[in-house]
Amino acid sequence: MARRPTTHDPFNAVAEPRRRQVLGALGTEELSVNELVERLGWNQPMVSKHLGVLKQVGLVSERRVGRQRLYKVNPQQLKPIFDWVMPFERFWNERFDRLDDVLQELQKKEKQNVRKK
Amino acid sequence: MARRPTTHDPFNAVAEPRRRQVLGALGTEELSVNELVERLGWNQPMVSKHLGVLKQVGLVSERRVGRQRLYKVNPQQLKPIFDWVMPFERFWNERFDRLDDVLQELQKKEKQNVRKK
DNA sequence: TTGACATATTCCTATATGGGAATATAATTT
DNA sequence: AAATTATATTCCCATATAGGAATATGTCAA
Repeated sequence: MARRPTTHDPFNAVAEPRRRQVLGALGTEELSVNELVERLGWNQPMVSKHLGVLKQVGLVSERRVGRQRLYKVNPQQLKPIFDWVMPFERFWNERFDRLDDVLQELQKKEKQNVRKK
Repeated sequence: MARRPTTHDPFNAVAEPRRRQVLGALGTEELSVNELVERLGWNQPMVSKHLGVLKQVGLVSERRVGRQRLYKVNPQQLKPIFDWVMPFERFWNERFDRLDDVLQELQKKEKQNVRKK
């Protein structure tokens, strides 16, 4: 086998930096290809190709209006990525570092002891 | 150009499902290669190769003990992924859907009106 | 119908992959 | 030193890129 296609899942689609830029440029707006071309400063085929990949994975939706095609982000397709990476957050977030956990545990036990007395 | 190397950044390293499995299998533990081989049920070279990629991107650290090599996850390297995907969370999380925002805005304005009276 | 505009597609190539199989390296024990 | 254990590396190949350049498709206007 080789590397999985970029269209295989959101993880692979989003591994390409330019594709993340496209999603970022779109944001919550609905933009035409040319508007994206302007904002990103790339040539038109390049934008269209990356949009094509994103569309295949379902990360964007397309709506045809006249000769334009309006694209928008489908954020729920990013949920698998969020769900996978989320559990790791506690390990760099200082609010949840180990010391904190230990201290909270100690405080709990302390309160229990107080009650017993 | 071709696709960026899997060792280019965490996004590309983690695009491979098996690599996510390795990180998941490690979790918060520090495991030897053979322990990973057992837990994952893959052949040893396969585990070593994926660990090699993960090490190059800094997603895991290696510690040599005798003839063993103990690997552990470096969670902070996943932060860029979390930071990129996090802003999108509000769009699939119903607590922050548009209706909610509109209602909150209306409530704010209502309170202001009340004060004016 | 003929342009003009908006977007997609095709052709090309250098480059990197993941997995299998075999083998190499390193550290420990006998 | 030789055998054993733990892990890494090399060689192989089918496959899929991303980008550049050129071109095709589709839609509207005069």
